[in-house]
Amino acid sequence: MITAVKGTQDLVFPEVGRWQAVERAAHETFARYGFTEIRTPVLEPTELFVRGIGDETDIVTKEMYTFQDRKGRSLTMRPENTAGVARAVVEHRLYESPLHGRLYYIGPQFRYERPQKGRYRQFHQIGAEVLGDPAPGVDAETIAMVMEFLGAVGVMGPAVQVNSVGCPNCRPIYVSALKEELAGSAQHLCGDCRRRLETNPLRVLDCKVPTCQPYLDKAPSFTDFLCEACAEHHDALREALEILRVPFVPRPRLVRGLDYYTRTVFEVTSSALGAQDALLGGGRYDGLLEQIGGPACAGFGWALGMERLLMALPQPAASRLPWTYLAWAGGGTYRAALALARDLRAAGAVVVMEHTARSFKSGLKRADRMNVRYVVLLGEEEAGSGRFTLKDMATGEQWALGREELSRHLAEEVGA
RNA sequence: GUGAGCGUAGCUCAGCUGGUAGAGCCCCGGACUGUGGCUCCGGUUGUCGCGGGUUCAACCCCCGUCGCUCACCCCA
Repeated sequence: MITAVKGTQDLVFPEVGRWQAVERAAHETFARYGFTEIRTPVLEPTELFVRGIGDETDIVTKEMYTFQDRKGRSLTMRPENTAGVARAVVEHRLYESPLHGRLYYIGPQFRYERPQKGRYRQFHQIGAEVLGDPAPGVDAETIAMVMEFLGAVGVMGPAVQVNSVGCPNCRPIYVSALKEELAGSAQHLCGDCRRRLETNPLRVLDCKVPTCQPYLDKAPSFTDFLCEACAEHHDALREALEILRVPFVPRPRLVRGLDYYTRTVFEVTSSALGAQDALLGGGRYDGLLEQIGGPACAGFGWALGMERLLMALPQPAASRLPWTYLAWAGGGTYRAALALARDLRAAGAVVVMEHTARSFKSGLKRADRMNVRYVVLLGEEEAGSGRFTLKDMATGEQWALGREELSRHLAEEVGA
């Protein structure tokens, strides 16, 4: 048997309906903030991610789906969407257009990792990017937007954590102070931390090993090392978040795995998730466009994991679909059924019917299994009288209704 | 890439210290010739993940392999 590729999955109804509802909420919420959708290719030149995300990051060194096309060009299936958006913005000079400064995307992303709960090789992200404005109010407003979205879809227990990772001016000063402080207690740290101390000192702060915590608590706080401009930015962000009524907690230890972040970084976790509890993450990336060959251009964005978002949503109550199953049986009733289905759909009802003869008993059984709320029976009696039998599968009640009443009733149910 | 757990009917699983497979659900039909669910009756479904080894005999023990799941790393 041919099966889906490891870490990928098929989505069918009714699960796919939950995805559609979340996507609808995204389109509606972001539109109210003046964001427009952008759709970029899944396939990008490998170079884009190497230069954008950073050639030493885990994503680039071991998690990319990279291959050569028939002409020998190295292509990569996007592991995230910010670099692709940045590429499109540079390529089409969108940074010159006030209309295209606020973009959002919805789509699949690919990372070659061992799948586990909340992590897949093909996963889906919803993300937003603001280009061309370095002001801290942008950070706050964009965070507020995504929190509004999370509220609209009903995420359980979201918590915003913010931090600043400084800029190319002040970060090196902090990093050396951090290394100096931790060097003394290196022998007490876990193996991973000792390794990270050399390769990526900031990530030591993110260690979850309990025995490391006392030493990490003694580490200096980045907030104390920010340069004047970065400190001002951070203060202004916090003030704006308060005005926008976005609850947040400062988390001086918060760092992120991509190289392009400057100043603001933030994460939203949900208590409803498992070990992979980061629901969304993002931050400011004022140097990214230049990194990939564009002009100096400020940027801020976030991305959220669709699969994780859905796990953090309450399970919908099981209820019957507001659909109608049209059952027909008896001489000449098929033609009448075709015409009735046409009229009911024209009125707005959702109607399914069989095109092969089937007894009422069998039809009712299928309607029940299909989980529809209503069944319309069209037998020889109904064909003669013009009054159709409507049955409510939830209660078992039945009525004899004319075409008009039937249409009105069933169409109303669809919206209800 | 590393570690652990699990692979038996379409699904969820049972199967004792080895003696060549079972339940529930689902599906189909009937009781109920124009009415689903509830009840009762009858029926269909398996290379026990795959390959090898031990044994008179392997779903069970051993080795390998593939797959799934969870966790680590890291991240959405």
